[in-house]
Amino acid sequence: MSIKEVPPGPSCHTPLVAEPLTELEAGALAHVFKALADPVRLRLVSIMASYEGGEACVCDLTEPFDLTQPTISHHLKVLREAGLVTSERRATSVYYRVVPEALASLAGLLTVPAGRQAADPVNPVNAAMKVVSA
Amino acid sequence: MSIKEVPPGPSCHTPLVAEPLTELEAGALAHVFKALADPVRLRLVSIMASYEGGEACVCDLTEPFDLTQPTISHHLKVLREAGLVTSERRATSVYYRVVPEALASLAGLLTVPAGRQAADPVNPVNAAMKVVSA
DNA sequence: TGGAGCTATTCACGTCTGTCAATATTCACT
DNA sequence: AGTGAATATTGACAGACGTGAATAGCTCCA
Repeated sequence: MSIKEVPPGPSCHTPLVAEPLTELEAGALAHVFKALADPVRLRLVSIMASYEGGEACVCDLTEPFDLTQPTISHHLKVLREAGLVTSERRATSVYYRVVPEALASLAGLLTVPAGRQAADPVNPVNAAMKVVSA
Repeated sequence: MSIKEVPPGPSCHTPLVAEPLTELEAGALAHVFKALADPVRLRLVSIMASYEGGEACVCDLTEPFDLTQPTISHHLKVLREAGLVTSERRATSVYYRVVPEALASLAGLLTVPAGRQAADPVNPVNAAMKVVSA
């Protein structure tokens, strides 16, 4: 689903919590969040981001998992089509790296406007864990 | 899946892109992202957040959709169990509101450490749209 | 207590998704 | 050209997910 035909939209500078999303916007955003909504893909992103140089080849990304190479390749494709990572072929290997702008966009979207902002979101991972256990 | 038994973890102050996630952390985070990975639920969050007082009752949340009330109730349950929204019964109506800390946690998680940060993530929604169309 | 309005739960069903096995594709090196 | 290594694609299948119909639960009011 390429969303190229989506109009500019009335939501300029409008985070998720400030104005209702249109159906088109919601669909596009859901597509991106869906790419992150999988344990394997989340780990793939974190692994390639924490690799030296911020990139890792498919063999590096396959090794940490008890999954077949085609399965990892499938997950990488999902991340790539969501615009969250890019790939570059170098010799026989293909190297993947995250797209910081994509993550920053999502982060900005989730950021609550001043006044409703919560205090001290110091530890994102553990905070999210608490969220889950609530 | 209650993740109460998840240990503190080695990931203190560690955003997604700085250190590989453990399987447990990835599973917990995926659970939260999965709650956001649906157009209807994204719109529900944005609608209740943009309502006056930052809260909306189920009837307000059902009206904008061509979906049945049980379906909306199901989506609200998913958001609630993910810790993204809270509900409060007041008379016969139940009012939902977003949990800013939860969104802030996810935003912090997606924020790339200084140095890799992209410039000018000004328009989160449109930027995310571009991401999708890439 | 009974009824009406609002919300949640259960059950059933079609679709989507994650996974693997098998195979195809791309590239480097003889 | 041909071979081997690395990655991508295809096809198939079980399980998860979104949805609606029917029903249950809760709260107020008469």
